[in-house]
Amino acid sequence: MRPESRKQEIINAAAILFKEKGYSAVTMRDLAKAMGIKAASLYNHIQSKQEILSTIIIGLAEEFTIGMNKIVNSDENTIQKLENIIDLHIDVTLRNADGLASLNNDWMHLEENNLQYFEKMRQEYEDNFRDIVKKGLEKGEIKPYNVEIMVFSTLSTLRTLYLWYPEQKEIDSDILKRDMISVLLKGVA
Amino acid sequence: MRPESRKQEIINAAAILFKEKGYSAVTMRDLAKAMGIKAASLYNHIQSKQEILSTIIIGLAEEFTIGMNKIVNSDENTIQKLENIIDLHIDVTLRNADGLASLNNDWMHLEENNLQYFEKMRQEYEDNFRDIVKKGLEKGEIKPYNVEIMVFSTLSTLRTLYLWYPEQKEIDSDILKRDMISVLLKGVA
DNA sequence: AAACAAAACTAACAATTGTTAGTTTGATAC
DNA sequence: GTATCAAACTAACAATTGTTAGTTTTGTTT
Repeated sequence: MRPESRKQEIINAAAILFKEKGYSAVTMRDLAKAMGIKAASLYNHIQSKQEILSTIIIGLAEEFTIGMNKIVNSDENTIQKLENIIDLHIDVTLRNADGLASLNNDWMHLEENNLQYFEKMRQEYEDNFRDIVKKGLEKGEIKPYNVEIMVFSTLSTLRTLYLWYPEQKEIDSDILKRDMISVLLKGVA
Repeated sequence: MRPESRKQEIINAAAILFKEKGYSAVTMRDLAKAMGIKAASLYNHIQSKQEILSTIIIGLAEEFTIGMNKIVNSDENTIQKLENIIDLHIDVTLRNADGLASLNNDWMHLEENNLQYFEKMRQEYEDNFRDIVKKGLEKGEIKPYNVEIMVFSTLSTLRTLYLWYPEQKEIDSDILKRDMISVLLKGVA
């Protein structure tokens, strides 16, 4: 076992509860009950409720930031880049669907420093996405629809994957990727 | 002024706050401050915090239910039906973007009866949507991608319109509809 | 079996929560 | 000017919140 093992168990349990009811509606006593211990015992492992939230969200946001930077700086064409973004979202969703609920719905409850850090990463992510689409449009690799609408509709689908995928267990991950790419990109390319 | 005018002002203010922080994180004192009065004074107009939430959500859910029923029972072809669904979402979003935040993120905080009622309406809405896509597929009016993925990606875009549209004031509502239809449907049709 | 650390516990706190009861204000109708 | 009524107020409540301090239990290493 790693030294952080118990802490990670708490964070995982918290992510599930946050997904079901949202950060504010989950009490430390709720979390403790889910762990089978008393609320005060949680504090042997974590510093605060806030620390749990920021651990969940910032880690995921950094994953997206790193993934997006690799894609932007690659020399592939626009369609391939968009496919890689879809890939990135599916991969992260498969690995941590619960945590993505917090990232999507509870980021505003981060405290000052982490809130700013998060908003900066999200802004840069969206800017990178937009740039890819814009350049694709200039090169004629993409149909001339409104850029904002293309970015928005694609991103909103990818962002809500976490809600949907865990229920679709029969769909293979590779089939998901293929059809998702078709549905999201063939209307655009 | 209508007799419910003051109550409606409170509900509108609440919808804005719920959108920003979520139902659980908004206190009655927050809401009172936004209205420029004391928390206790709110209860001259409303019965409970819960009543505010259910008024916002159930009203919108019923709007969607009525709209969808009209579309399903019409004799238009599949693509036209899907266009009408996009229309419906854009119309409701333009009229009540704030309330849609609660419908999307805070429905689980409805109390027992309204929660069941809401979940039933949402289930039927999704079933109707799926049926339209399935029949379109059988008639060959739609490309043969995975039905669930098509339904999911379209619906998740439409459901998050509320997040995005209020910031895009320069885009005309008719242009939005046209491009949204293009992006969402041309990849599918 | 003695020592140690990890992880649980009990008890309590100060602050905040939704809500109530009863009272005062201010405008409109007579 | 007095009665009326909606809509504000003050004061308080019981419950719940995140968190702390100090103590006991548990399991492993010597």
